[in-house]
Amino acid sequence: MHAQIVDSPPLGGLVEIAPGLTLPGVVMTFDANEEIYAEGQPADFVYRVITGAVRTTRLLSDGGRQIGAFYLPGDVFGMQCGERHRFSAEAVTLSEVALVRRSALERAAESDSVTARRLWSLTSHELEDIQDHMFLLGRKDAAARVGQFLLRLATRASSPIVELPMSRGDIADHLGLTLETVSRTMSQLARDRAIALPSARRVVLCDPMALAA
Amino acid sequence: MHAQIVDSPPLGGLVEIAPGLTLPGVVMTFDANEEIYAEGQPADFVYRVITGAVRTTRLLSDGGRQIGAFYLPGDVFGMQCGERHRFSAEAVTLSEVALVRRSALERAAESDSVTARRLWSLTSHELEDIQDHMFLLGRKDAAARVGQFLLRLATRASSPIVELPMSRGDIADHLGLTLETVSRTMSQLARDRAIALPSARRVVLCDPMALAA
DNA sequence: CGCAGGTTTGACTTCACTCAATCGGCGTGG
DNA sequence: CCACGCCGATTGAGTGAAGTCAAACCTGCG
Repeated sequence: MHAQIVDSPPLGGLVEIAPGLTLPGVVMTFDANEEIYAEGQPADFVYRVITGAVRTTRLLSDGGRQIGAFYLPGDVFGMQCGERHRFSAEAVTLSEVALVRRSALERAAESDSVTARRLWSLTSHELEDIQDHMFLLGRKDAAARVGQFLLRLATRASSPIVELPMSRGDIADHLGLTLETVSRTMSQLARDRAIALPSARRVVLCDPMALAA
Repeated sequence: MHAQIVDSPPLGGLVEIAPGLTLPGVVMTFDANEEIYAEGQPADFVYRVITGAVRTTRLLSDGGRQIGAFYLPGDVFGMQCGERHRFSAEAVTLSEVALVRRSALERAAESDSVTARRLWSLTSHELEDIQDHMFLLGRKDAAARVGQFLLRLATRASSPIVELPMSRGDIADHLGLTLETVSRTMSQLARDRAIALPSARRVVLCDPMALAA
């Protein structure tokens, strides 16, 4: 267990847990692949990525793994409605994460309808993201899935050059493919000049239109 | 356009739009396959199924169709966060649907934190349902998808005998399969004695364990 | 220098898709 | 009452995209 509280001892600091919402909390760092919380654990905290990247995962009956989402700096995660986490969360790379107590958040929402609205909106946007992702999984072929994934990252970074924090296996488990298929598809996209691959973890989007499919 | 307002003229009645939340609204009936609202339209109302069944759909670039979810009596749908609907909604069978104005709902939420919490909870549960569905689409094979779908319907009906309101094509567009594959898979499950098919639209779950996969 | 990790590529298999024919229930009309 | 037609469902044959198994390849690091 290498997680470190870097901000201040026990629970003395203030963190901006959502845009415009600052509450008492703490910042911790997690090593790559370190668990932040486990599926089934009580959901006592809500989290926000400061630096690095986080994935939420669920293990499948057949031994496989599904990655629900990747969270990048600024993203909020772990805000379940129920009492317990429905996924595990792990740091993809060395990451700083802000935590605030769920109870503090709920108290803030009860006393202020604007805050309540903002929290609802966070959940609602996450719902929309997942709906989009669902379509990807339901209907598209490997090239379209990988293409859309890269486009989304580039949009997020506001740059056609994307540094991938996650492995091929992570991408595969997110897109419902195998790591070999992800690798093959990216090689093919590079051959088609839709992207360039200066290195395995660095992607340049040359022809974004070709990726939209 | 065959939609009928059955409850009372323009907007004079009261409907229970969510468990324990009654607001001014109206009940309408829709014929099978009739559109309730279209993707892109302003989301001025929130809906609740009284009788029948509703599907939310989105058309894909390649001409295909994805069904986001089916809604059964008691379910709330159309509660987007944004100003516009992100899906179309259609009646699967002849259905009665209650409507209330979004603005009325939002006013209720602003003035009462318990109501706000309840609405957030609705969105949050829909998120959880979709997350489960995402896993299905991401990893499982045809038998597991169809099996889980039938299990969910049976759980919902609290009965091992399920009357399917939707066609094989609808199921296929929901599970990310083709209608032929859905049909073949159900035939195979029947051959394996996991289910019985007294008729195409009626399914009896003989061995629920075998469906869990 | 060699090892370890992730990545790429190759050969083969398999599952689901496509195209196409047939079946079956149900309502309509003779 | 039966024949017909329609629409959804089923079944079959052949194809193709992605999965599986396995080997080779970087690249950073001890």
